[in-house]
Amino acid sequence: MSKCEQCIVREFSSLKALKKDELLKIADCKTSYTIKKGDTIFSEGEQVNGIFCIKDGVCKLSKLSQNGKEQIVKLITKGELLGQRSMISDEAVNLSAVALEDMEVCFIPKADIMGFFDENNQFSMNVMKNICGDLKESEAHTVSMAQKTVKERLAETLLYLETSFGKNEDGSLHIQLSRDELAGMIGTATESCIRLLSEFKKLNLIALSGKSITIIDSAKLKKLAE
Amino acid sequence: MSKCEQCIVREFSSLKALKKDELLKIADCKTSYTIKKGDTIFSEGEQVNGIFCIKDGVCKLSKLSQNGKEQIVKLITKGELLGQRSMISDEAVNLSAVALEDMEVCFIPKADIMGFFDENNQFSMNVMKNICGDLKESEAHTVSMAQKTVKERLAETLLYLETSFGKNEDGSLHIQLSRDELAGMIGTATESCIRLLSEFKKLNLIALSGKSITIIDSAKLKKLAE
DNA sequence: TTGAAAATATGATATATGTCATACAGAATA
DNA sequence: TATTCTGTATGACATATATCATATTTTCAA
Repeated sequence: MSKCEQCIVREFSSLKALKKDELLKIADCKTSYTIKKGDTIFSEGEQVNGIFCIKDGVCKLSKLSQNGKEQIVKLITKGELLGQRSMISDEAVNLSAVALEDMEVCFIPKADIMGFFDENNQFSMNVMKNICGDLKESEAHTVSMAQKTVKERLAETLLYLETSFGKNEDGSLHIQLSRDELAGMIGTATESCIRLLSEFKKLNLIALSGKSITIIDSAKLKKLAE
Repeated sequence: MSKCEQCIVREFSSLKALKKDELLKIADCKTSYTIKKGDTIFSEGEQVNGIFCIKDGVCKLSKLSQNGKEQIVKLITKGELLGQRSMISDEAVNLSAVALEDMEVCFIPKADIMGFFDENNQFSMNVMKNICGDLKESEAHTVSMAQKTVKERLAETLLYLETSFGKNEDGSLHIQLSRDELAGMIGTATESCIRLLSEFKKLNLIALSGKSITIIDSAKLKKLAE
């Protein structure tokens, strides 16, 4: 079993507030998983009873809307924690998590982490700040959905994907989303998403080659996103 | 100065976890305000440095979108706390708060409440659960904005207003929003909002009389909201 | 390698929604 | 009371977006 003490990604999450003895305790009770691209980590409505610490890879958090379409609410990547909200609220998860790439995650049972909220105020505060950050982001997201056009949201999302998940050596977005998933992020029909991508391509804002997307003119794209 | 100990609304918020001595401490440093309908409590970008405890009345929390339209993110009413997120994140507020009715609020300075996070774990946990609830709600809201039509959102919002803020004796919605504000809640143009209200009226789902709206057929409205 | 299935792309069209213009009603003010 | 102003209402029209149909390309398993 690997040691949490030596795990680098820990430094990027609320867990960085944990002391040596607390980390040893977690290391003892955690379970490490390898998750294949496309695999489901958990589904909307499930009881999860713990949190996942993402060691590597990216997953999508999505919600099925009543009309049957999948809305991607956010993407989570290494160094982040998954399932904090439902653990704290003591509820079933409200989102589904599916791997977009092969992932390495550790699962820490609720029982073994809840105690830290009482014992370690810095940890508690970190988690709280984290969730506050999520809330702020989510509210901004709502406004964007309500007030921006699909075109603006697509431009915004492409830029977000580049800044948050980086580029490959050839300059293309590192993260690979299907057109369907991209449409699910911006909240539109797949065809509309594809059409706008083609339009962006014609305007020389992006280049398309198979699944991969390359941002060519981020300045203009930024202007388009307003 | 009124005593927090005897304040009923306290029971409905995270503050209910505070002990007698803690309440006395708060009562000492709080400031009570009367806020007139239409008055601004704080504006997006301001540093607030404390939280407001809503004793009476309702206010809207909104965000100005880049195209200059006001998006109402949520409504807050008596028994709720205002400004928790920015206090915890130690940031400027990301939303503006404006009274929709005359209000009674108490302001508790940050300095006087932050200590409780360390000393009173139940309080800390309450706040955390609260924010988690807000987050869940906000995520659902995002999905609704992204996937539902304006008509569905209007139906949904009218039902929400009725269940959350009640009716007058004549059956009309107790909360009074202008068409402009209602449009700002559902994220559409004012004219579209007005048009759909007229349509709902023709379908005998609601009755309109001046500003006041009465829900006649909530079952059909619910179906319309899907 | 081949064929089937899935993903991507594009056209045609319907529909929802935004925008602009204008009319009207009610509230506020002189 | 008259007058102005703001909010509400509605029509005409432009535009964005969804939907359905159909190619085309890519992926993947047989």
